[in-house]
Amino acid sequence: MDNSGIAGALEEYATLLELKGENQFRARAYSSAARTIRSLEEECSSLLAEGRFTKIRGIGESIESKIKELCDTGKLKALEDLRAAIPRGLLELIRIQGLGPKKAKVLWEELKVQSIEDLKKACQEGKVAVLKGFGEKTQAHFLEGIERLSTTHGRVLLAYARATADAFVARLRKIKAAKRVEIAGSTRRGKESVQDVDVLVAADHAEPIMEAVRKAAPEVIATGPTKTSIRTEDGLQIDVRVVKPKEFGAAWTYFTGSKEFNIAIRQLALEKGYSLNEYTLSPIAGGDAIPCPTEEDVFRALDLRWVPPEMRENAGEIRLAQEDKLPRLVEREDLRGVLHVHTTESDGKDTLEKMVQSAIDSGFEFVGISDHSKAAFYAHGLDEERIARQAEAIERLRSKVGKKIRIFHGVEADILPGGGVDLEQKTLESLDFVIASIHSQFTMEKDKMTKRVLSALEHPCVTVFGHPTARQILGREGAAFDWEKVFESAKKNDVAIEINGQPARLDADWVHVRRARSLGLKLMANPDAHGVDELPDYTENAIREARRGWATKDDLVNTRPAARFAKEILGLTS
DNA sequence: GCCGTTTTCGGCCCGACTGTTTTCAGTCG
Repeated sequence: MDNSGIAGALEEYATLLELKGENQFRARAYSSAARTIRSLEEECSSLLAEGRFTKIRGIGESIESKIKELCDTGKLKALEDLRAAIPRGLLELIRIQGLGPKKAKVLWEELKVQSIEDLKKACQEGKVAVLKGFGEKTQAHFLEGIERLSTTHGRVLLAYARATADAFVARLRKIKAAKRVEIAGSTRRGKESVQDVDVLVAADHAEPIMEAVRKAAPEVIATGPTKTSIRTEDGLQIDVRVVKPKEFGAAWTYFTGSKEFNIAIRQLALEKGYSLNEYTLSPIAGGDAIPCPTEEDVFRALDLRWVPPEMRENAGEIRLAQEDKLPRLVEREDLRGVLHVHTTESDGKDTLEKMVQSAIDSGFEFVGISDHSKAAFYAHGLDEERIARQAEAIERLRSKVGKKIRIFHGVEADILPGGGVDLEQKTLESLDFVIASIHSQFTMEKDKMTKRVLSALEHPCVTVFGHPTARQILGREGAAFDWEKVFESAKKNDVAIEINGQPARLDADWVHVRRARSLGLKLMANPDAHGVDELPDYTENAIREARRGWATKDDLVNTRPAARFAKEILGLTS
């Protein structure tokens, strides 16, 4: 069983323990172990084999043996016992906002509620409101929560949340009383999908801010003196908090999270004799609190370098911050060009000329055109003949744009189900680069899929492994293959791993970016843009995911100047 | 269940808000 499967099992185990009413700290231990596993760069099986698990914080004897059982057998007896004792539907139930494990347990015991359907019926019949500890409002909120869950599944893609959040923040900044307005939470950390947006405001008086937020919102979920939660017209929840300007740094750190990061730095603060909360850093021994108007103030007081939000997962970054060894994460400005760009020749919305102009406008020194290949018939993929014609068009455009940008001609070739790529060798050789991607038969069995990918990576013409898993965030699972073998082959065959910037792809994801960079593989951030409107934004998305994977400028090959990129990465002589 | 150079037992981050309560439990982040 792979890491994500193991993490999933431990997470479920933790939730079931909570639903059972077990010691919450015991449940938390499993949940935190699950998170640790999820962010591991290496597979559990190899850590187990080498006896390196004991060194990992938060995983002791008991959890290690459960991980071992999962690795060896793919099952967990303790989990199966719990599953048998607790209805599966209760796990669904606690996805409803305002309904946690305690209430779920009561609903189950008192009303025999075992599913969202059961709860809906019980609410409609008024049976929930009369329960001890429940009431009319709770019942109504449950019904609303059920409705929302069925429409949005509770999460949205980061890119979508960011767009809404940016617009909201821009409006708040116009309020005079607001000294500073910033996005916090998982949106700031760049998590791939988010549940809600956190916005933090620095102001001496909170009321005018709260009033303005309430007034402009189509729906107010909760509101108090310093915190208001609203829902926008498109269903996204935004939590707004107001703090004093001198508290802003502590608050921004706190509300950016992650939860695990917060717990860790609070612990660190305690060790240094401070108590850290969302407002201040105060000496435990008494005395005046340290004012923290900026995040740097907080980190400095804890003898830490400032940690970029994308890294705040308590996955080793705190130690690096203590030792002043944080990587300098890649920035958008470091990119000299991108490769993965489509045009109207296949399924793009804009012409070759427009896409190239967009790349020029983005300040790039080079751009690679890569339309789909013929196997992608749904996308009007190009066959050998059309690629030859496209080559002529690109040649004409080259002489037109001159030195403004260097245009590379490539293709996004399908990795066929049986392995290999779907164009003739001669055509592939004529191109400047080849991105090989999976676009069909995503659910192939792991061994077969590994073979399929390896055969593509071994193809002498392949330059980049495009959106490796072909996952769709909040949609479909990605292809399952043996990452270690794929990385090994990519290294041997000098193939770059793409970090694809489409909002629902972000593929390879940050976990595998971290692993790839620690193995010294070549990485490439690409927009996979199908229109001029997508090129800048999707490039940013790819960079953000790269940063979440701790990638530096040197880790991404498309930070090299055009001439060096052409020579070193594409193997072009002129 | 995990952790510990003050601890092998007794802690485990902590505050805002809601809805239900007669002072607080549950949920959330």
